[in-house]
Amino acid sequence: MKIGYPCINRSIGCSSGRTFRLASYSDERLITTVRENLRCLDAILRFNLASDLLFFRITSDLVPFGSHPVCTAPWEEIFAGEFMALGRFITDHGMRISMHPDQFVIINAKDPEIIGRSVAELRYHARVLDALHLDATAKIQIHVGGVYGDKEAAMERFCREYAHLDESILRRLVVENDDSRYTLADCLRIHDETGIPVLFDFFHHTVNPSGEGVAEAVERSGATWRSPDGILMVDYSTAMPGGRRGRHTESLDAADFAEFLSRTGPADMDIMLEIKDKEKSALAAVGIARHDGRFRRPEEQDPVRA
DNA sequence: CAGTGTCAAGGTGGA
DNA sequence: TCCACCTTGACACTG
Repeated sequence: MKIGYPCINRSIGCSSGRTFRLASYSDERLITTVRENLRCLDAILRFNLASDLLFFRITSDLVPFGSHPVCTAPWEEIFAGEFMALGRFITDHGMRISMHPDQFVIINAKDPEIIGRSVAELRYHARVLDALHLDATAKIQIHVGGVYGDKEAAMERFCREYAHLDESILRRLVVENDDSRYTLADCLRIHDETGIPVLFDFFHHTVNPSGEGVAEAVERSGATWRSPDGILMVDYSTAMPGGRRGRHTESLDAADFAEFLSRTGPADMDIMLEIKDKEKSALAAVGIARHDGRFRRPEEQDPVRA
């Protein structure tokens, strides 16, 4: 079990997702920004290793406008050495990486131009992970997309479009249950049709349930991950008490997390804590998981584990 | 220089 | 048909 947090570290005083306005794009500006972002990503990964946080989501803003037509600077070549070194650090220390393009990636759109932009965005994410030379356990997570008044047809479109994606995307793409449209059961059906692994979002499943208990949900989504994919990834957060639907809590609810661990039994998975205070909650979660006996340092882990 | 409006990209649902 | 909302941080403009 690896535990981590997404994109932003609030302790070390730098951001790996610095960006700028499209209107002020220049190759020079892009190169300067990417250089700073990679330097910060390195600092974050070193912080994470020292803190036993072995799961991390890399921000989609690592290369600003990376999928936009204006972005013509050959960033992969310019920073090939930096990417290689970062990837080696990740691999050498047994870290797990994910990326999560935001809501604009809609594979099942009706408008072919939206699909085109979505594929370009996915290709950009795959390029980042490929530049790091990470294997197929490094994933890109997306939601199913829109409903457009006919969920069945929308799901069929997802499956059809999925089959046409490049291999560089297919080997990394996973689908996640969302908080209002596509449930875990929907994602599992799409898996049956396409073979795509299902990333289980615990919070979304409580807000937009499809009947499975937590243990069953983890077991069934876990079974959709084959050996090159690595073990199940889970997004974990809890609702803001009294807050509006969809809001995340300020910090980890320790009892809630401990209960999640105990209810999911011995199942192994990597857990991403989507909590506002980021690494602070992830650190608390490591402590709880260690107490539960689920988390061990890398050197304590069985070296032959797949 | 602090405060704040706005930012590449979409979908949904209420008015 | 139009607009606010979804969620979030931070750029970049305003005064």
